[in-house]
Amino acid sequence: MRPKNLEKEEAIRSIALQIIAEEGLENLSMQKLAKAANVSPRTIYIKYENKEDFLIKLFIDEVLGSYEKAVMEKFNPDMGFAEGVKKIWTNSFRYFKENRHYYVLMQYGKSSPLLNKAYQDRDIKEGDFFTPIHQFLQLHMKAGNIIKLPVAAYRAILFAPLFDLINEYFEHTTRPKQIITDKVLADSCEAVVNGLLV
Amino acid sequence: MRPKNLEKEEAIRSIALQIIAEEGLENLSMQKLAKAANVSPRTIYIKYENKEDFLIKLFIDEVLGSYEKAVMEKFNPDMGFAEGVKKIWTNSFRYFKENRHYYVLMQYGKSSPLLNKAYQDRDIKEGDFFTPIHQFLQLHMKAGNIIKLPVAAYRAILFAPLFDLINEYFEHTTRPKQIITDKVLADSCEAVVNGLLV
DNA sequence: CAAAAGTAAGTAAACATTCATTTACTTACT
DNA sequence: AGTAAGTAAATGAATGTTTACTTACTTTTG
Repeated sequence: MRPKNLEKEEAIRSIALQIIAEEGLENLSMQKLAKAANVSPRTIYIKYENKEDFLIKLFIDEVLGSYEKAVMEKFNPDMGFAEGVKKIWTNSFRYFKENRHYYVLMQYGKSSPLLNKAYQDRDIKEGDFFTPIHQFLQLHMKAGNIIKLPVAAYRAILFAPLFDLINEYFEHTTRPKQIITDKVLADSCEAVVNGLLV
Repeated sequence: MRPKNLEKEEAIRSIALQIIAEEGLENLSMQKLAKAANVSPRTIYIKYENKEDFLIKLFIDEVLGSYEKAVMEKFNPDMGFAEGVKKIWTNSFRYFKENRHYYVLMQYGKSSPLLNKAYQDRDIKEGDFFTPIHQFLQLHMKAGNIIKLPVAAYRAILFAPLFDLINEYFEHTTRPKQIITDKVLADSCEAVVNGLLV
């Protein structure tokens, strides 16, 4: 039996991310993708059921999955609060700096109903997607280290600014001066942490 | 001369927002829109040059423009820091609660390259889009009330969590219990403010 | 040679956009 | 007050193109 050519699978996924980042999800077509990945359209349909299936797998496995791995590196739920949050910030920043194309699809996950639904389904089926972070937050809440809020609010306060700053970082890569320096990032992280400490 | 039917123009825009919110920007087609708005496809092309022109105007005029108005209500740059930020939070929350469909296109503005570019162009051409907020932040920075950071970082820390919470609010409207209450919102707002105070 | 991987060349449906025409109203003249 | 000319608004049907997806065939391996 003829074995799968993994290079082709990889090409399909990475070129898709590139098109999405450059032209937007709304301009990604299967034919365009096949042509750009130097593959017949049918090849994509051997690997994925249909466009929806492809996009969901791209989003969940490729982007969310690899981000989760990267963000959890050297993180554990028993860390001190400031230290743990900082670790997540620096892991995330490094990850997206190295994988710029992933960032855009990640953002689409917050707007596109298709991807949003896929994310929620996955979250429900597998328990919380980022379980260690959830534990970490619960732990510090119960220990009385931080003010009492729903976990969703902790996530919003601690990590939403990070994504905004990463976006700002990318927008400045083409301009003469980068304003999102490591120091700005560290200071911002400290600020959101201080806001939650009791 | 036959007068313009403003209801039709309004229908086109509001139905477009509805389709985007329910099916995603990637599933909005001009023909589908025309049919749903009970209008001939040609009618849309009398009012807008092409699809791109339509989407950009929808995003800038309808969504960003009306949000800017709503968020600035009873806000002025001389307000105290905590008070000013709180005003923006409550204005924003009220606005999106009443205009749920606007929220999704707003989010697309952060992912779609087309809308993102339109936003930046507008921002550059007209000076900062939210000038009073910009002034407000500069003022408090110069007065030494808050830690020194680029304005982009203030915006990220102070307002990115708000959008996350609004999203969370919408996701809980269909569930038995709403976790994003006015109290959670107020406490979160206080937390992000406290993080920036010197 | 069995069998899955891969392909080139399709398909019908949906796409953005345009054409030729009709509609609805104002205005200027009776 | 009645009406016909003038005009922008609005349209339904059609344009050629692109879409997601398939069919019928070839290649590449164990």
